Amino acid sequence: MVTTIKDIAKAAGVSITTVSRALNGYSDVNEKTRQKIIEIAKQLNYSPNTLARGLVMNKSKTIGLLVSGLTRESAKDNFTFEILSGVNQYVSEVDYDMVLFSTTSTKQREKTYTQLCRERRVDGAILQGIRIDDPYLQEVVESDIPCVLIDIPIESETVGYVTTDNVLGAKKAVRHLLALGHRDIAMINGYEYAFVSEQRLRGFCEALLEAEVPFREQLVADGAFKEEKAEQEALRLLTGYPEITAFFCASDLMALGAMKAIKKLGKRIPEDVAVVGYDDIILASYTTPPLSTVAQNQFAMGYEAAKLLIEMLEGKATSHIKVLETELKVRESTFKNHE
Amino acid sequence: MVTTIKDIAKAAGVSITTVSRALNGYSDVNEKTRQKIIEIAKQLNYSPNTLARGLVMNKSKTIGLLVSGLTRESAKDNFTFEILSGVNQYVSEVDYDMVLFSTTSTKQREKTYTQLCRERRVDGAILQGIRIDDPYLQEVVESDIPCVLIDIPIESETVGYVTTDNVLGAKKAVRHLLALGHRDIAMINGYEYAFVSEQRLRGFCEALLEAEVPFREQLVADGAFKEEKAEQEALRLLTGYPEITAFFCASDLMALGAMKAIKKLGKRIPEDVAVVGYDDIILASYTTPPLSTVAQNQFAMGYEAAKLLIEMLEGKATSHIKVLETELKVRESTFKNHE
DNA sequence: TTCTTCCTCCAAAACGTTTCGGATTGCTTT
DNA sequence: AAAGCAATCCGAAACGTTTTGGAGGAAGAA
Repeated sequence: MVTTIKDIAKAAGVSITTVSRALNGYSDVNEKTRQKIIEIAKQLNYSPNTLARGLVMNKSKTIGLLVSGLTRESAKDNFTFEILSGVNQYVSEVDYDMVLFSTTSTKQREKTYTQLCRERRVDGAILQGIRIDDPYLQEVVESDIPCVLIDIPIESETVGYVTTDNVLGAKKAVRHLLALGHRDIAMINGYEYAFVSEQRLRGFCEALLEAEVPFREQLVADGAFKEEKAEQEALRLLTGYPEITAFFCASDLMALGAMKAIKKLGKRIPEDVAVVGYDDIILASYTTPPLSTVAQNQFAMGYEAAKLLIEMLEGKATSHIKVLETELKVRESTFKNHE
Repeated sequence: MVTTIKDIAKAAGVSITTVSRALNGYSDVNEKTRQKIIEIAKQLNYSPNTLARGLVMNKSKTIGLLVSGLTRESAKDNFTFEILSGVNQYVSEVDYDMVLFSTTSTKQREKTYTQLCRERRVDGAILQGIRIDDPYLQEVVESDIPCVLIDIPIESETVGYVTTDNVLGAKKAVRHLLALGHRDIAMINGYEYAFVSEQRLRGFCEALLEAEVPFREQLVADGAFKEEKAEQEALRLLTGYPEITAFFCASDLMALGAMKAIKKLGKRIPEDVAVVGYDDIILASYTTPPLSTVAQNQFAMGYEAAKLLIEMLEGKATSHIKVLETELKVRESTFKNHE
């Protein structure tokens, strides 16, 4: 039915050893025999059985992409999808495979990440969207499964990470607002269980410090990375502190919420209140007005994560850390160009 | 290092056969021995080697998701992502795995789908986004690899498909426009290599026929499922046929293009020209004005596709065809509610 | 001639499972 | 006492590869 190496051996009149070595490019097989074997393999429409190969070599040339909460709703921000595309891109360039593990909270109780990885024999894993207080994060990091984390700065023998410079990214955004003359700037941050939240807050503070604008803690709200929550918080801030003329939001989704709140209060964007977000999701350029934001190239993050992981697997990684650039995209939510 | 069934056997003082059968719930092992074995397995932190299992059982409990052209740009419409999420959802419910194959045109030349599938030992595949003139579609369908197609109506012993009723979907959209009094309705269709294009065009015609509005072929343009192309075509149509008061677009992305064109000509939506799209992508509810569209539940399509495939694999599929519902979502691009 | 060396090739073990075809024991029937 | 049966267990083969440690010759060196 399905051709194996054995069939080729029989047809070519050689041993299976020779077939294996011929097909894998070893030098101890005569070039003429090799050609014959390759020819026969092609004729018989042979494709190697990766299961068998993986079994004996003890590696599968497969990496796992572990994302958390891949539900119907999460499709809204395509962060995960872009990461995935990037991972997929590199992985297919180097002839690896990617299998997707999505862990819902119920699922986690049954099987731990490490179990998942070991069972499916992935050589390594990329983790995305895991909260820093996730008990399983600890587990993976402590296991000996090579992995790279996205936006979580943990490093060890087997663990690396890729991230962007979130402090600088936030700084760029806030400097932009300051340059436009804003002094009363509020921030809607994500929940504290994300590394990026902490970093972006720091960037926010540092930028204010640079400009010698006092930092007021009461102008920082927790929007939990949710559109609705951010809207509520923005509403609260705007009514409580009417002097606010600008919002820096730690995600575009939250910026959308803030914009809704601003509009609800009958204020104009950006004339009365300016808004800048973070992520540059697709929606950002389609809102009215289009949203200024700090763009991070998530596709590249996925690509680099996969690259780093596979380099680690093959022992040629020089560093376990990769930090990517961000770019401030100025649109009309902060600055109206009349021309 | 890593525990195998053999270690358990040694620790429990039984044969590996017994361990295997105990762990797999066979009845010919004493309940006390089984408990002991399970206990030991847990203690030793055992997880079965799916490679070895797959090798001997000749199936991997893995399905492949074949998408075409998963590039950085395609992340814009999250169709693929939603399908993927749906597939992933079902697959993890029944303890299968999903591996993603994204085929770019260059990649296809090296390895055919069947080779990919056979090599990676997937039990079956789901194909999404493949054009009907793709030579490899033929190949997969003719191979004996079980697969289900998304939006391509081919059926055989090993092939099934899931789709929505695109004729009806289009009809709903056009009937809506007709009910609003529109008579000069243009259509921007996708390229002809998609099954859905043909279907949606038919729905368009049938709806007109019902209302006894003559069908004018020159009002149908090819937008190639691209935003820019659709914009150009809309521009051309609007200037050439100023009597047009409504557009039916075969995708939301193209509807976005049409809306741009309409705005460029200084016309208002929906007062001067109404627009209805297809897909209900996330952007649709965020445009100004929000876009009326025919929603198809892509998550459900993915979910059902995976379900169908796995039922086929396990021999319990009664039908190879699944047709899902669509829903017309009326928003302000067709009808402004003044209240 | 005898010893090396190089080039080709191969038999067999190993990877971790599942499964087939018994084997053993103790009990019940005849 | 012999035979039959149910319950419980196990040895060994099989799945399709890779790899180890050589074997067999031919050619060159001493």
